[in-house]
Amino acid sequence: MASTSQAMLNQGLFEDQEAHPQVGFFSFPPNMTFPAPPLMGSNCHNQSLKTFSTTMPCSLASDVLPNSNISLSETLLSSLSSSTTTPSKHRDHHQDHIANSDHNFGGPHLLSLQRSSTNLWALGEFNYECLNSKRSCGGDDHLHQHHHLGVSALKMKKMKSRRKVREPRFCFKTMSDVDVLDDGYKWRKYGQKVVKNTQHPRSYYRCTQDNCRVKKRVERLAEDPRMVITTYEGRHAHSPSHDLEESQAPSQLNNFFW
DNA sequence: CGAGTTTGACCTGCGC
DNA sequence: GCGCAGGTCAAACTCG
Repeated sequence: MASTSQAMLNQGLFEDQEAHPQVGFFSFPPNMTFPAPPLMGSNCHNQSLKTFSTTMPCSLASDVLPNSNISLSETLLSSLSSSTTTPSKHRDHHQDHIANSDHNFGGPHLLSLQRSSTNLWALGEFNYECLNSKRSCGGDDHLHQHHHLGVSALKMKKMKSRRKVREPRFCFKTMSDVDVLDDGYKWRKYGQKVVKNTQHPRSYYRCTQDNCRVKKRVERLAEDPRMVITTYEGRHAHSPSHDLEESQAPSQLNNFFW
């Protein structure tokens, strides 16, 4: 069981590494186990994802959030290879999944790996139509294929022109009073936006390091304002600022957390 | 005075 | 084409 899921996970990572050889996903410790991928329901969005969940040791969580003051037992990690150009409704679904995944997968200490097909624009748009069509959400792969094959040339052209290579995303859902978790990097806020149907604004941060284009998005969960959703986009081209101050020694964490 | 934050304007993509 | 919503910009502001 676990080995099957592991194989599927590795395949997912491999695909993205092909698409973004310069990006490189973080790798999981070899002792981590991967239970069977959960069924994500039958809607289109979920069909377009390869979704996995796994038991998340607290020690690993503390590695991911080295400087965090939050309760790690309440931390749920989620990896997204999503895109800022993902249709908003599907982005909401992403968030919904993150928001509800602890219900779906049995509580905290879970790591959920997701791969959105939007990042597969670099590979091809085989799932794009699924992502953008509510009607194609039948949950049947054959139907998806059929639907895709029926896309007009005009539509395909439009899809191609929209194709972009986006940085992968890495998303945390954390129970915390503080909005901005101390992850070791230095961030500058560049925007804030009130998102529809939420009382809490979403904040946008950029890494202050020169030549580092990593961004992060911080928002509170509408359903549970105690939960903070932090979404990282991109990969740091440098060590955390704390490391630079305290030690020049590279840590294994840096590779894990970008 | 420099670094960081705030906030309204602007840009872009998507659905209708 | 238009309106909506998310994301970004940049000037003004605040703080140490």
